Amino acid sequence: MQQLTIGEVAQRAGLNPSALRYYERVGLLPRAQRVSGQRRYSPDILNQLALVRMAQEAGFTLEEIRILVSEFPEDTPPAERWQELASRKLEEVDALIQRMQAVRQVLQESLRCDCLTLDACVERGWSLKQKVG
Amino acid sequence: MQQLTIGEVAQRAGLNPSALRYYERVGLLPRAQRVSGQRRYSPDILNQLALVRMAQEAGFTLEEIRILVSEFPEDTPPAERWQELASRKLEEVDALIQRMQAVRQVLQESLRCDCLTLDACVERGWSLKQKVG
DNA sequence: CTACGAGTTGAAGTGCGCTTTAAGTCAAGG
DNA sequence: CCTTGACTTAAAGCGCACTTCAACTCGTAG
Repeated sequence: MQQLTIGEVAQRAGLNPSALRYYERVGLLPRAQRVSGQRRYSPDILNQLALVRMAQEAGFTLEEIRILVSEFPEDTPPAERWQELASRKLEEVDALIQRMQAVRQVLQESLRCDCLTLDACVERGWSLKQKVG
Repeated sequence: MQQLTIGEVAQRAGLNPSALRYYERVGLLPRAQRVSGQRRYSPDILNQLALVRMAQEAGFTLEEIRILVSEFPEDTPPAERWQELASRKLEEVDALIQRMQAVRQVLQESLRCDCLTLDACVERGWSLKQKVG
């Protein structure tokens, strides 16, 4: 078999069929081919979905992912548009990683000293160094 | 001046007053002292809020933050409860950082080779290595 | 005394990412 | 035929993190 039904895709991707329909509705996935009204997917969809999930887990919204994976086609310049989007995203990801590492430090610090309150850690120099506004 | 009004706190923290009221409602912040009905905050609140924001930016829900910063007081053992919560969170943060770094790699790779589609990168070995279900 | 600005409350509204529901279609099997 | 099970749609619902709204209360300044 070459073409998968929505149920098969959903199961293999660990999603509900409703999520796949939703992705199609919002334009994250292109409109799937229909066979007597029912969606049929090529197995490639699983790669797409793995990527979507990974981006999602990294904090991208579906809209951002949509732009990243599908808003570049014959728009204007092909590679350039992609380059711009991807490198902008790269910066965002780096910033996020930095932020997470700061959090990691706070947590670790809160374990090392046995501060009972996070406030205590905060007061030991951990709050306003990270920007507040 | 020692005590801040909700508006002052909100402005300094870069939040809306409504967010502060909301935080109080859901128990993320303790009930603030009132002066003829109006909330008055000690400047310490700014540290609390900086911490909340940092945790939030790292992907914690308000409920998780609430537990982290306020559910340990005279519960049962003080330091122990904290230790458990914090070290569990530490693991989650580490996992998230890992995931983000994977995304970072995908993005970077997509810039290096000039693959026009993320699918191309995915097909070059980047999809199913990350778990799919 | 009145008007103003900043605060108060409870309740409803918003956007995201889905899920659930209701009502219907379709192909295959008994 | 008729049922079964997986699918279809549009529309409503849900949890989170707030925001907005309506109706109200304060303290202060003119």
